[in-house]
Amino acid sequence: MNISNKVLGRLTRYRALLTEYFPKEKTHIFSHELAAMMGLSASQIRRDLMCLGYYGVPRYGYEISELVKYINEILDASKLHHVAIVGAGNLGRALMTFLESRRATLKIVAAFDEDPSKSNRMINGVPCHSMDAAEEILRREDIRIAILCVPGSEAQRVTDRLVRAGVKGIMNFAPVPIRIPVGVALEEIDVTSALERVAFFTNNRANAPKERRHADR
Amino acid sequence: MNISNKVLGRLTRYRALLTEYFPKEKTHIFSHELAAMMGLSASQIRRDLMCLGYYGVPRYGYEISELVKYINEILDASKLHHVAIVGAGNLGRALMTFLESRRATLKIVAAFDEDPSKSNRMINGVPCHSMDAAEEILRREDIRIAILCVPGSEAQRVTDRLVRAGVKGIMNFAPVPIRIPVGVALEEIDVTSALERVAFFTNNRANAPKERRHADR
DNA sequence: CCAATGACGTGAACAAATTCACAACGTTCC
DNA sequence: GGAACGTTGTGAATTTGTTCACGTCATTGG
Repeated sequence: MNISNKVLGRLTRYRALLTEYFPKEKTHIFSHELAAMMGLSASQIRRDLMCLGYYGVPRYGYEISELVKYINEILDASKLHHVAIVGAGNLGRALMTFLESRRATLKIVAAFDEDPSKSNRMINGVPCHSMDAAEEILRREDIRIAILCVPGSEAQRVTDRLVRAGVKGIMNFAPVPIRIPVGVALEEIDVTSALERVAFFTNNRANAPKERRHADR
Repeated sequence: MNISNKVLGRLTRYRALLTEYFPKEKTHIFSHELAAMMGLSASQIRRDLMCLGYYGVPRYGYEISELVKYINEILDASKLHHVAIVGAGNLGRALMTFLESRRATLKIVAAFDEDPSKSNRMINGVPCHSMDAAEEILRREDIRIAILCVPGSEAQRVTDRLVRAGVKGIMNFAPVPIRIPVGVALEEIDVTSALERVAFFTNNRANAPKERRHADR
């Protein structure tokens, strides 16, 4: 079966919840319990888990350690990915520490910035280089994933450089959409847009929808 | 017509693109031009714009200033929203400057943190208070929107406090889902999950989909 | 003035995502 | 051992989102 982006996103969150924020003594979980924690419907949980090839048992639920194992397998969590942060402004630097040791398989190994005062030194434990060195270091360190935290006006230009240097996945925090060739994965995180959506539903006129939760029956 | 979240998100991005990253001398734009910039199909752009009640003219396209005016109207951009950042760690502090003056109608007026060394002083131009003062200040400053940047273990507890204090919209950066009562808007931004999705498609096995682009015919 | 153009608006088709509803089946209890 | 229970897995229905395809219309050029 083909796993959609949306399912993928939820699977990663199930895993995070189960491995990091779930009482260690519990060994099993029901779809409706996970649903309650995630704010989703139980049937959606079950649908998502169907993709894994792991099956729960009625009246017992899903064995947590097995579940995590199967999710890891789908996500191919054995591979270590080298990640670069491009743009060491406030946001870039914050992400260095935020992402530090969050996932063992995602390791931030370099940062780049055009500002000379930021390059050629460690920042938050990450070696920061000049943009000029980007191509060489991306290849040398085998970096395939980049987190883009440059100003909107630079975003497309920098993206093109990264792609030429062999980057295969980009998470874009710049407030403009970027274009990428097919074969490169893209995740756009537009914080301003998200905040505006929240503000919209906060207006009296609109009665906020969002993340419904449902009992199974 | 009811505007869906997805459409809403795209509208905010159209506006950002048109007002901030588009040559000032151009007064009109075609659906296919906007589509190319956004990485979407032209027909989707036209569908989205249908919601606005503003109509372009064939062969001329859409008048940019009008378009922006109508989007503003839908988003009710006249209202000023006070926003609080909860959790003044690296990420919270970065968002203070990142969101500074990005949208005139979204103003960060306060921050809160449990760490006493961070409270009762200005950080990045934002007055930062102790969490104990949250309820009082949220009401006094009429803050209805909060950006949650606390550790996952604190997220739900802090959320409950915010909601009790009258917050109507939350943008959650904590790496766990939070539950909110109906009537409160929620936007979850899970950076780790997004990065994992990118990593997934960067693996050789999967051939990355994402943001297709299409000509109209 | 009229035909050709090329973009718009939109009904209809299509696709994706979610929910419903229920059969199947371990488990528990009597 | 057998009936009752409660949860799973999944086909079908529904809802939501996207694309197609074409009629319409303002403009341009002959």
